[in-house]
Amino acid sequence: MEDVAKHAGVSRALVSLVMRDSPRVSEHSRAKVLASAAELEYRPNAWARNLASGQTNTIGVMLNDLHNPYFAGLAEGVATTATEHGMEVLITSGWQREDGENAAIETLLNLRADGIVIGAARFGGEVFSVMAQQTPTVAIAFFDEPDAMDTLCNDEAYGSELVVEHLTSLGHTRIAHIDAGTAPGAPERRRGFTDSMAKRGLAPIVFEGDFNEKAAFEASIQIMKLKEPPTAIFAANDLAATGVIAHLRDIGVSVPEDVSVIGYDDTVLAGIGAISLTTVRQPLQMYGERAAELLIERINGREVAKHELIQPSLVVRSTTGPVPT
Amino acid sequence: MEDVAKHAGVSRALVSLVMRDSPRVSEHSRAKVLASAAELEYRPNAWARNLASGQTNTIGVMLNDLHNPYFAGLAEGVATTATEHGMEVLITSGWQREDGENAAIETLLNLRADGIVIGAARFGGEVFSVMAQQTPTVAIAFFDEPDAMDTLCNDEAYGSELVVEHLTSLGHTRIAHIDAGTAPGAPERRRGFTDSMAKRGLAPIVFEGDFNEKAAFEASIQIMKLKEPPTAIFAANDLAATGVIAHLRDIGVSVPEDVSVIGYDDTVLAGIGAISLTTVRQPLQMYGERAAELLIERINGREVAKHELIQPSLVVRSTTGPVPT
DNA sequence: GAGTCGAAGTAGAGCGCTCTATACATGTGA
DNA sequence: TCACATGTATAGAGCGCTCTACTTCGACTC
Repeated sequence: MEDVAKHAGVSRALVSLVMRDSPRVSEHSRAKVLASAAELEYRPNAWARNLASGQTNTIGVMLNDLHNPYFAGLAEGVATTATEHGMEVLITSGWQREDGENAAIETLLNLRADGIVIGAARFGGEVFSVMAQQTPTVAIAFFDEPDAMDTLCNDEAYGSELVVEHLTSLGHTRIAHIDAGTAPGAPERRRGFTDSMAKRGLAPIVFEGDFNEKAAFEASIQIMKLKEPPTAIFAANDLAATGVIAHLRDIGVSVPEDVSVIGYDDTVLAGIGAISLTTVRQPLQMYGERAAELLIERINGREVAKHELIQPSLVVRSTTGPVPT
Repeated sequence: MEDVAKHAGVSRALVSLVMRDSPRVSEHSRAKVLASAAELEYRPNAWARNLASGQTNTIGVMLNDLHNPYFAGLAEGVATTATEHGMEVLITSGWQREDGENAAIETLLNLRADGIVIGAARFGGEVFSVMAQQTPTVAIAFFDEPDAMDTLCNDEAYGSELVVEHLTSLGHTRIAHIDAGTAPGAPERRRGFTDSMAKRGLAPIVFEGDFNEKAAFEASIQIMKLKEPPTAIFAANDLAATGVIAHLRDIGVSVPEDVSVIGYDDTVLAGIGAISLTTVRQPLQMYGERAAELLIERINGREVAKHELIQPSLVVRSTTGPVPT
């Protein structure tokens, strides 16, 4: 910076102002400084800048697992809004391990990011409360409602209602749900399902599974062994739905002629022509955008935590159809 | 830090040493300092630390598109090796847009990351050379061999050979390849295919496509309209393969009984039971690990660029079978 | 012509650390 | 007993910026 200042024949302070796009600089000096900076290949040092200014202009995003396409949309949403507000986004991942998740948060905390978005953390724990105290934080798909941080959740009751509504309108009455135990969102999704069924006087069938293919495959085996197997299966998520489909194909049951299958999340997977899964769409991008907005509100001084529910929508593709006669 | 020092009754310098795990501290003082730090919830400020030390202990990873599962393994590999060496990993994404990619690199550069990994950048351009001059850089799937940076590429010739070898051993002779134009790696993959075919005295059939479902679907339409359609289709990647499968299903051609289909990359997609795609596996995790190693070599002073080829392997699943009689 | 004002630029302290040089015990061998 | 290691701890100068307070100067008012 010193060099640029000398080269342009001005003070360091002026260079600083130019680099920050301050309006308090004459066009003439601005041009001079910019030219010198370009010539010397000067690039402001983010560390020094943040240290001096006490803020980092950065939103940290901690994703539990980069492999899960669920998270990509989320991060992209954060990036969109952050960019609009002139902030940068830095991503870390927990790689599905607890120590990884802690380390990732630790990194973000040491970085003194202005705000942190936590994408569906699997582990939570102590670090969380520490974090939220030190830095504005919004957690996604975190169904507790801690005072310390904002949360953004899928409206599971509504999502399940959409599923049941769709299936019953097709004439289905025997509907099974493969859940995901205690994974984030799963209990709420299950409750939504049983409630929606009960509301219509139908008996909910629930089997235990997980947010993956294998568990759903196993559950599907159990389900199809029932004396009166259901005519529709509502899987925990899209990946689980593919497990169900794989099993049904193996035993020669056709989808959707014999059994309808429905997923959740509308990940890339569901959209693939070779699968073409009916599913419930979570507007992930919007999650990310909203998370960034909440964060910015917080950075600007909001004190009290907000907890918002986001409404999913149904995407009908080719794995659901009318109940067989 | 000042506070911790006072609280523990030592100097700031000693606190600094303790926080950096220096061996030059007595057990007694270490314990005292650590206790004070914990009590005051002290957490070293990464910005100040990096500014003062002139290094960041951070590897930056720029991924062109977080949505592509291809990249997740890559980042994970980098993270694994980085962690072993006590370094942190920060990820940015270009979101498939050129300005996004530039901004992401800019961020990493301003951050003064000790090294940068570029995952299959779509755009390249000037920023690249600037970057490699300022910071150790390794580019993945970047088939130019610039002096300034290390590169790590898939051995496309070998991968294509694996495909042709597998298909011909099943008796196929009419094999079509749907390529991905000039996208990174695509020209090499295409050349590998035509070479391997030519070596066996077979005529390569090549149709233009892209690394996505839609383009492959279209190409598949053209291919199946041929007077003598091929008995096997080698798609540009897994996603493209699903496009082909979707089309074949639409026109009532069964896979692999009538036509064999083979993908590339072995992404999650390929492994899904409902698809179960034969494909060529790129050891993405290993790519990431190797990239981090190269970077660390560079950080430790290696001057001359290395360009390495990594060998893929064949994963046989259920979309390839013997040629129909 | 004195006073005021705003725009443009500058000086210099300070952000929270690290790192070099140095101080100070204590132990060791001649 | 002294010189010299050895192991610990400290002082204080930066690292490359930002930010507050201040200066300068020309334009404008009355």
